[in-house]
Amino acid sequence: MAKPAITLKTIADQLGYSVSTVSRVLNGLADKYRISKETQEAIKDAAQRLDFTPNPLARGLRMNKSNTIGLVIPDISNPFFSSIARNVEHEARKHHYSIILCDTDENTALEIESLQLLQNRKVDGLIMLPVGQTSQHIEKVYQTGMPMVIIDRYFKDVDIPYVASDNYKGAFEAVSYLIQSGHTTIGCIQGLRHTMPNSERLRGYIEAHQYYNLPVNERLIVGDGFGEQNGFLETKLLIRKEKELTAIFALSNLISLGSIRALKEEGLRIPDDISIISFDDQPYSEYLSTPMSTISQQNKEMGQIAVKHLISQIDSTIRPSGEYVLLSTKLIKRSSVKILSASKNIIKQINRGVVSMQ
Amino acid sequence: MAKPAITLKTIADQLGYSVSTVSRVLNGLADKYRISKETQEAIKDAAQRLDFTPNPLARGLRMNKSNTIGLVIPDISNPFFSSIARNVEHEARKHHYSIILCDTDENTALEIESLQLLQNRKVDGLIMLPVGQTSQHIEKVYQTGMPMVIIDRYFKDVDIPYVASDNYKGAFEAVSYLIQSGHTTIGCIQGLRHTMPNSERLRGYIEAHQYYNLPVNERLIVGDGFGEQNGFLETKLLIRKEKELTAIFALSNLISLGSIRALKEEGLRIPDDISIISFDDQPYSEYLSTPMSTISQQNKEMGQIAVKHLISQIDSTIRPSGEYVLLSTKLIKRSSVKILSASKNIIKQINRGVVSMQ
DNA sequence: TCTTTTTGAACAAAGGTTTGCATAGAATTA
DNA sequence: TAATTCTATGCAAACCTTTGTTCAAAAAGA
Repeated sequence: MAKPAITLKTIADQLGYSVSTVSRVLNGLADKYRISKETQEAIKDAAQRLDFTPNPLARGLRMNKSNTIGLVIPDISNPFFSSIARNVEHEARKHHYSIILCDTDENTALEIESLQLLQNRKVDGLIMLPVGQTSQHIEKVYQTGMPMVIIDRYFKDVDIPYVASDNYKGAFEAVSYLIQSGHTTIGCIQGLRHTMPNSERLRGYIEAHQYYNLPVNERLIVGDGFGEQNGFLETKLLIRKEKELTAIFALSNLISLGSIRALKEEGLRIPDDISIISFDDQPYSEYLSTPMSTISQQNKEMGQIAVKHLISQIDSTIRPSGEYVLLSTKLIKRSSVKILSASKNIIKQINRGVVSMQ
Repeated sequence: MAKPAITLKTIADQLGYSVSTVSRVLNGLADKYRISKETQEAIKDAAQRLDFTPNPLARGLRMNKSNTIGLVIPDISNPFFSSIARNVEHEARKHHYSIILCDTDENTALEIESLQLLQNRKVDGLIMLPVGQTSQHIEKVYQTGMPMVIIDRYFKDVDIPYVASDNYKGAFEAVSYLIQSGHTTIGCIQGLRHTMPNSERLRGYIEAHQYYNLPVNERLIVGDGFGEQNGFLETKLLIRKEKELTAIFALSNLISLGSIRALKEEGLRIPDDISIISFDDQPYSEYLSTPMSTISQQNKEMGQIAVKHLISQIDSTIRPSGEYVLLSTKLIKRSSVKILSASKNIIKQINRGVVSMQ
């Protein structure tokens, strides 16, 4: 059933040349080794005819290169991640790399295991979407010389190239929009604390308040996880405890889904009773019970840029330093934010220059 | 920077044994080759101390096995597929296989390319979620002896093991529910025609009509694609042309999203003006403008079963025949289907046995 | 003491590539 | 004609494992 594989030797024997000559022709080194035109033709023909493809295992063994990229992702079933994965795969394929997929289930232990696995498998590089709370295990791998780029949850003070959204600006814009719409008591439901995207979004939240001379109420900043459950729980608690609350800033798409569920259970309407704005735009965002205003990220570009950067890293001998790209976000206004009448005052104040522009 | 890799030779040299002895000990063949206890201990210790892991490329080359499974998927950013992918990855990892991911972009040409690629890469087996319109290229690969299992879009008269939902029953149940709710003019927006899931769902649609002695109106069966755009367009056309229409059966999650958009644009409310029920339950289904009634599939199980089956295929020498599993679906009733008053008649008729039970 | 068996391990080939070096014959130069 | 330079290719090692076979030394048997 299993036919004998077509190898260089098959061609060499059939044509009466040596394996090395065949290899050279097929690798475009014919001229360098001045192999005659006729020989070249004959070999190329035979290769085509026999449908020869080099054995990647043998080649990898010899060249110490597998043409393979490890993609480590916290949860491929989260649409934010899967759309990145999709573009990573397409871009990698363009450059003749294949993707080995590891889903870490938002679990650092599994992430460590995956890193180990991929190193053993001799991938040429790693695209990491880390869980994000600790980075030592990742740094350790990077320091062995493994080319790497991090997407989304990068780390402070860790000099590994990354590409992410400008989470600070995105959050600043979202919260500014809320404030300009007249909201002054805005709940912030965080994702995983001590991850950079979260910290930066939080900073955006805080600085937007300061920019508009609004006090920051610590009690409004809650939660610790990007998942739906966290959004649900924290929303329930918030609306019970904070009677003044008029708006929620959800730091991920899943969190906002949880919020919606909680608000519905409590019989609160969006945006009439509570306004909501969320990070991450999703295909379904506009179809939700109330079409959701969101901060959309360029995840297609993230994947592409990451792959391009990784490959240039693989092909180069010098280690990059301080290389990163921050992609801009976009505020998508739909109907989940209510314009409160009070907003007019604030807008007026801005126009009059009462609220300082820093 | 790149440290010399730890190989069998490293250990052999350090201990003064030969490479073959080291290999045997580390592969548990020590007793078979009666290698002394002390030698075994020494070698195992050294391996541990040096953190040795066998080079998978060399091993793969020698053994003709890569411990790698190719996963071919039409669109990883579609949540239906990505949740399957996730479970495939987890299950494969349990069995020490890694996943090489290929996203075919719902494009048969890319699917052919992917198959080629994965064969070249010497994967040990293939889990296919085919585009589904043609199968020759897949059969050809299967006939080379490549272990394979198909998920979701399997083929009629093609003897490759598959796991899928019982699409017929699911559709039958969905449409029955609509009919029992009093709907008699039900649009059916199809996915990709001539794919099995589509044909089976369509059959369910038709037979449910027959079961309730309702005529099947060909004009109500429209569309050709699992995407959002198809749902949008066909819904627009349907509501213009079919004034009697009271319900839509959408054959995929994306189609239903498109339908929602179209209905909204036309100012029609769900379910007051038009009821809708959709194949594929999604995490966001219950958060939609009108929480959607759906037919949910067991996609977690699909992934697991597929991997288990594939691995048993890899480990066995005999070719499977006629092996497949059909997973049951579940009707999830939310609020996108309106109970029409007329329904009482039908239900009464059923109770009275006027509508035959086949 | 000499032969046979057992023990414990080494040798070498194979799997398919790539690549530095060597070489036989032809062409050129002196 | 002898020495030199090209031309067109082959040889063999290396990458790291696995595995069938061989073999020396020790132990056992006669």
